[in-house]
Amino acid sequence: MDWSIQEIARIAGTTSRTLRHYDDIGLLKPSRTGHNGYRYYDGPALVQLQRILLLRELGLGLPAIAEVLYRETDTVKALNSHLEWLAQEHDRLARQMASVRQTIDTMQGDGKYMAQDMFDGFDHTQYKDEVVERWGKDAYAAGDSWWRNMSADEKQQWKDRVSKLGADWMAAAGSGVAPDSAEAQDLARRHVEWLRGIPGTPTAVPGGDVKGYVTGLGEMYVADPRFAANYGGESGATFVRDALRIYAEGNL
Amino acid sequence: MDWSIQEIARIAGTTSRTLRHYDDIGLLKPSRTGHNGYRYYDGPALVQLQRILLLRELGLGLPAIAEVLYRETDTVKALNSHLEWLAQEHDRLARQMASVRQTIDTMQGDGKYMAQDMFDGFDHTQYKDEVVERWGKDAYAAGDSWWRNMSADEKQQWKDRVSKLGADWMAAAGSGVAPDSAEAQDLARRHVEWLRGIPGTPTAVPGGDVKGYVTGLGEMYVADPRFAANYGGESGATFVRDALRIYAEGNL
DNA sequence: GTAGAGGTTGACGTTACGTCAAGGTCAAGG
DNA sequence: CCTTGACCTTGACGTAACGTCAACCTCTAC
Repeated sequence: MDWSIQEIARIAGTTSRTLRHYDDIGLLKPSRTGHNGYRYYDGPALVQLQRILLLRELGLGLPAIAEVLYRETDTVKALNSHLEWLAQEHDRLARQMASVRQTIDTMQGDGKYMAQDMFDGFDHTQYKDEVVERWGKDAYAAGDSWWRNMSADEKQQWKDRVSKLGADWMAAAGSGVAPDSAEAQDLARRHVEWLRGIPGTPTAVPGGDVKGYVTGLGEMYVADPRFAANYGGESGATFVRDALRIYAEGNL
Repeated sequence: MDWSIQEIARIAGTTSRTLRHYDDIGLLKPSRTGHNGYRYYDGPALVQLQRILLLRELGLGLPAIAEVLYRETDTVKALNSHLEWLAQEHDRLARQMASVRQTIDTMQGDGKYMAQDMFDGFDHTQYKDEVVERWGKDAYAAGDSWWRNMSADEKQQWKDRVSKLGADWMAAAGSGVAPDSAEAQDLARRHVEWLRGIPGTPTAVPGGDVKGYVTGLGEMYVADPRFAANYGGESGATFVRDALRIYAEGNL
């Protein structure tokens, strides 16, 4: 009154490999083993198997299933905690989808956001005079050479990063969180890290006055509408400036 | 003008192990390698890294990221197809959560569903006369012995499976799909597989008249209110009967 | 005897690294 | 010169749940 491994696999709608695996990890042992090593399963084993497969379809991991089957763990309790995990994953995916959509929108540049041509990823040829005046000749030379030596593709990528950062700033400013919130401070951290990628600026030079530089940049974003545009205008730039100042004072 | 592996990891908010991994798989090579094998990264490498990390945060896999960075794949296009995948996963989780909730409800027995005491997982002591009459003495003996030899826990599990199957049948019947739909036919398949777990019945005996047995069972579910109750009453049982008959004719 | 179906035990591949393990490199201090 | 300690290197295993060979054994049927 028992079945071979292939038979029971077919009956239960799974594969023999799965049954061997369950045997290996001790989740479901065959009810009988032939002298030749063949595995045979009887009725109760089939019941166990189908119970396993049912729980598996619900997304439980094999250790959790074993817990339910062979320890004193309540099935309903296990399913409830599993449900909680599923809900978290569900939320995480929703947030990630929102992020991806936001990024796509920003990269496509739907006109409403991003005055990309104005900011243009710190295009030093466009802002030469200001750059020299604000950060010195050496900084300009280093930054300019760096920018010129990038391939068109690298430049585009740089611009994309700038766009993404700007979009995230606007989203944060628009969501009503405070400049000293964890979210805004994390953006500030990203912002500073991004600045480190520009050679010649104090953030990229050992011993540079990063704090003063970052704080000053924030002021510039507010004062200069060409930069403010990248953060949703003056109100957005003000948010960025405040967040950056708080970050600089606390971390730089 | 470059950084050691630890420095750049700290700047970008990741770990040195990750950078070594990216080097291994060719996703991001260090801009320079010391005579001692030390890895060093410059500005453009940092830009690349941050771009990688940005895409990674959005959930893209490393191969997809490499595709975007080093092949002619459009970032927006990649993100769009990624978004599609995210949406599918999101839906899948939603369905799985519904399934889990359904199972929990059924197992807790909220009274509205499941006359579990009546069906009682083919309790052969309870239905002795009918079982003998309908399926013969041998079938009764085999089934009774099988049932008696189950531990209390195994019996409970068997009942749980019965409950789950019944709940799924009711859900299907209530959703308005046809008895010959893929969903209903899959339930029929599960139903027959479940029957195979009961020794002594034709489904479990080689050469048994499975087709006639399954079809007859379906009729019994409709005719006997004690069984019909498990499928949501007569209308539900009728759905089950029709689905089983179609399945039996096509597959048994 | 042999073909063919079905069984067995390894062992690698899958995602993106975390986590040792063993050992080389480098600057600072005794 | 030697040591200490921080930092670097290259393996290699582990993770979830099997799919997929590979090499070899077993049983039935013709």
